[in-house]
Formats: sequence, C-alpha cells, structure tokens
Amino acid sequence: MQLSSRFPVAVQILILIAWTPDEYKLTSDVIAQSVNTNPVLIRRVVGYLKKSELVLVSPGKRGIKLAKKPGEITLLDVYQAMELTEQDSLFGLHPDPNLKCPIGNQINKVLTPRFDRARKSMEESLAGVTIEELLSEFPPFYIPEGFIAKQ
Amino acid sequence: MQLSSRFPVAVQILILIAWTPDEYKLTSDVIAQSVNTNPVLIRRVVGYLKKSELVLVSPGKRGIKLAKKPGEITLLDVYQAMELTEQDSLFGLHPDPNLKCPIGNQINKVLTPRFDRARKSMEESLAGVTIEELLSEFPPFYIPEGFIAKQ
DNA sequence: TAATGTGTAACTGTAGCAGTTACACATTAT
DNA sequence: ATAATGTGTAACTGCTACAGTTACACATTA
Repeated sequence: MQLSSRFPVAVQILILIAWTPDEYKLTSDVIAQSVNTNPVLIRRVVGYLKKSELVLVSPGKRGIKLAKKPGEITLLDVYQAMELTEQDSLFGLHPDPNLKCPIGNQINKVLTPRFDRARKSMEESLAGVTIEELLSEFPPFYIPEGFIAKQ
Repeated sequence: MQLSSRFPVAVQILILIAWTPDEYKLTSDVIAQSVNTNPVLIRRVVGYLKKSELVLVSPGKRGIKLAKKPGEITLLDVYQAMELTEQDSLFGLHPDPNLKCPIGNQINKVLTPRFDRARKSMEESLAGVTIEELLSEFPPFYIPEGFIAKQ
C-alpha cells in the first residue's frame, strides 16, 4: 500500500510558488499544467495547505503565495498538512482484538509506542528538509512554454 | 490514509506463536480467534510470512512454527513481509509530471532521495525491535478459555 | 457587467483491503 | 481405505479512499 500522491503534489506546488518571482501570479490552472492534472485537484491540495497556513490564497483573487519563507517550510509541514485522515498513526492497529486472549488483550498497548517511535523517526527526517533546500536543485526561473501567465 | 492492518495482525501472529509452547499446535482457526477475524485472512497473512521465511507451515499439517528465534525477527522483517505491493516506496510519487515544466521535469529526481531517507529512518526504528522484546511484555503462557487446542 | 479565478459539492471510475464462501489438496487418525 | 482436519487459493461482496471530472456559487477585477 502506498500513501496518497497528494503529498508529492503539494511539495511540487510549493516549490513552484517559491520558484516563481513575485510579479507573476500562479493560478491553479497553471499549476495544474505543471503537475499534469486537474485544476480542481490543485485547489483541493492548496486548500489543505491553506488550512495549515502554508500558503496565502483567497477566492476571486488571482495568485497563490507562500505564507512563510521557503526556508521555514519543511517536508514534515507539508506531510502533516496532507494527512488529515490518518490521525497521527501511519501504521494501523487491529481495531478489535479478542480481549479474552492474553495476547490480543495487550497487543495494541505494546505495539503503539513502537509504531509511534518509527513514525517519529520518519517525521524527523522529513523535518530536516526545507522547500528552500529543494528549490536550490532547480534552475533559476524562466518562462518555458508560456504556461506561466504574467499579470 | 493508513497502511494496511495486515502488519499489526502479522506481529500479533508471531507473538502468539512465540508465546505458545512448542507442544501446542496453533492453527489458523485458533489464531483467528485471538485476532478476532477470519481463518482465511490469517492464512493469507501467514502466507506472506512464509514467503519471507519467517514461519514454517505446510499444507495439511497442523501447527505453525517460527522459522527463526524470536530474537532474530524484527518488526522490519514483518513490515517488509507485508508490504509486497509498495515496492520500497512508502510515499508515492506523482506518476507523470509535465516534463516541459522545469519543476515537473526534475521533481521526482529531487524528491526520491529525501523520501528514501525518511523511509529508511522509519525502517531502522522498526529494525530495532524484535519479537522477543515484545514477547517480554506479555504474561507467561496459560490456556485462557480453551481456544488453544492441545495436540 | 462581463471575465476570471477560487471554493465546493456531486458524481464516476478505480484500486486495495477485510471478510466470506467454496473447494482442491495434503496430512493424520481411525 | 476413508473420514476428519487443516492448509492454500480462487472468487466474490462490500467498503473506503482516491484521482479525475463537471457544474456552479461566490469573490474579485477590468
């Protein structure tokens, strides 16, 4: 099983915003072209990012901006902004083991701290990477095929 | 989104086998009662464990045994035995970004090593926990309600 | 007031999983 | 031998999450 592709899409969106000079205004249509998907899907992901206060965007107004500096946004921020459904779990637990069995009775209590540690290890790794760092691996801004609309 | 519950079920199965003395023979029916699910589901999970050479089981023969000592089986072994579908990925990548976009063009190449590092952090954490360690948190073996069939 | 863009609801199609039934096959007890 | 028991699988149902899409309300701007 694999985590949703919303996470990488969200990262790409943030990089795209950080990469594009302020005088250009990114719309969900333009971003959708870069991600190669639907503008509505972009708006959904941007909606999550907005809820986590990572981007600035408002209805009717063209242009999506970062709410923080690229160096202040980590992959963990983005990850957590996306994972609204899984409440801090990553690994599932078996919902209802047989409590009459000595093993089933305690299994979740025993597994939870181990699973939490594993999840935290992953999160710490993600927290060590910023959008700024990722951005540095891309070329400077230029307009490729005109799919960045100037305002 | 949440990873499959096969992982915690597999761990519970292994603990159950390690916990039960050798003179008792565990069947998928008995295990299913502990996990509170269906024997077929147990056999499916056991099938994955068998493929990864963590358990010994053969058609017609009653009894499921560990293929290694409890101290030699880590949560990572179990995790990897379950995650057959996600080939080493954990996080998905966007399948086809727009290659004409300077960002979409390199996004997967830039993200992959970061995602891999995060996954490895998690895996190293899982690798530090053995079935033996988990077993030590449970009481010694006893027959609770007769759902362990003596042979 | 028309054009443009955001924000959402609703729907379709797809994929993976839990759970179940059914049955082939191997082993063991009688 | 043969019946009983258990493993190994295929096939099916129902559920859930997601990507993708259409449609439309609403805000902003020219």
